[in-house]
Amino acid sequence: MEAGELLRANRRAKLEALRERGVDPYPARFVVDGRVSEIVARFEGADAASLESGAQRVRVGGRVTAVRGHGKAAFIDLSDGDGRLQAHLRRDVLGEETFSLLDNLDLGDFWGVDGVLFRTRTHELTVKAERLVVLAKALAPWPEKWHGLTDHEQRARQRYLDLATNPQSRRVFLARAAAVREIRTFLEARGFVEVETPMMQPIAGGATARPFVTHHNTLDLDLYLRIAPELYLKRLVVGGIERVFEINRSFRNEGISTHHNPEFTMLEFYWAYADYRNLMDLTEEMLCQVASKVAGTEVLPWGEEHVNLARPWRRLGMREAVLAYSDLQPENLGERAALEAAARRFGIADVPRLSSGKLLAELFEATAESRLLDPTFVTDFPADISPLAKRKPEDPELTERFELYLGGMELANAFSELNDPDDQRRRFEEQARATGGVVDEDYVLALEHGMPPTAGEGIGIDRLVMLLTGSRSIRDVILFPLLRPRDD
RNA sequence: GGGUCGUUAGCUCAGCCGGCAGAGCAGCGGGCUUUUAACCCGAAGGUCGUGGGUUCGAUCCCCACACGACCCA
Repeated sequence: MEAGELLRANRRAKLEALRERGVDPYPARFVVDGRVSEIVARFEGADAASLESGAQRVRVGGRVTAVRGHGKAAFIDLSDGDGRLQAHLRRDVLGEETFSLLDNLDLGDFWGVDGVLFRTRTHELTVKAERLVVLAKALAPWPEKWHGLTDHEQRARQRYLDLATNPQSRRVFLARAAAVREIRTFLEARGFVEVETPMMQPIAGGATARPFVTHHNTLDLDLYLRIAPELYLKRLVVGGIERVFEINRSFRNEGISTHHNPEFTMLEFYWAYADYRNLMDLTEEMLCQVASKVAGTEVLPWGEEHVNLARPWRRLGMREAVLAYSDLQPENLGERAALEAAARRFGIADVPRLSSGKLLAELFEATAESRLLDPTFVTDFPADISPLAKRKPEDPELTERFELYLGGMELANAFSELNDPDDQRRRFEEQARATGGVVDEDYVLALEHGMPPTAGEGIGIDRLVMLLTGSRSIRDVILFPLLRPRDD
């Protein structure tokens, strides 16, 4: 028998030993007086003398994370993930029979005790167990107690082990929950209504990305997992929900990297009677509030450096950003031929096929994106890569759009929404010619019924959580990131 | 897409110039009634990611593949 199997066999033998003694290793219930951390908090201030006189009884259960045997006595640590409480097991208190249950205890099991609280000579709050009960036997061996799991892959594949043994991982996912909660609080305080819109869509619109395809059998209909909720949320604005948001998953059938997971969580919100400038102000306010509440600071550690959210955030045209972060000159960004030459210099693929706006955007990504550490609103996006954004009145080749960059990554994308149905149809048609999509007539029809002037924004929640927790990979902030299946 | 690095016991990690595979934790046996990374004694535990190649001999060198981490575009 190999080592791993032997460890399992040992545990299974203990399980059988319990059953032979008439002990159910998976009892249906064990009523507790509270979670371990609640009990620890409740008696935090109680000193040894008051516990001595009070005879305070508690019933508590938890995962056994350490056992320290002393012959006719032992200490076991019970953990609830947030905290631990030790129990003192004494043979003379429990009796020979109950005390011998310890022989069948393994790290990772859930056990419960019932007893009286006291403080040891090192003043640690401890339960003197008068009952000892197995609550759930663990049959698989647990990782080592000092380091937990370190291998990134295994941490993601067996997230439960990561969460249970690495406090930092637990902090990341609790911070994630807190961030989402803060965003909801912030938006609801401003009258935004949370909705859910289709994840399966007959036309995958609202962004440019390859979609996942699925099929509805009864309707015999191909459907796409949404790449963005945008076009449905704007239909709701047409319907009179003038402040609306959704926090949920979108799906893009593209590469996986430290900044990309095929399914990811996005906040999208739409705000009638606002424009993209209002969105910049709101975004500053929202993200600063979330950072203060969740991370406790607006200066966030980011690798060797920091991302400083101090307001006001920089606002920079896309063109200006390229000029600022490369040796390119204004004339290199002018005529088509010059632009193509510049793009080739930076190793951009398929140069002749790309529109001039796309070339500029590619140059931006190649030169400036990774260097934008502190928050920067990049504005003045070309109209030909912004088919859903309103044109700038003073320059119809540009749009009222920005993307927010920080920590060298894109965090948000926002614009004054295009609400002219005729212009929208033309832009869809241009896009269809260029990239082979279809015109979403149903959406244009909605616009034909009239959408008020509206601003809308999408914020990548996973990347926001990366920033708030100092995580350099999106896989560290997604509980179960997509991984290649392992065949073993 | 290109490059660099990693994969050794259940877990965390060593392993020098190619010559019998090492430790801590966990597990197993024994001891110990206030310990807390408990401690003390003892005996175990390995397809060195997978497949090829070079060599008298490969965890180690070469090639390919798988999975992962990081960097670049």
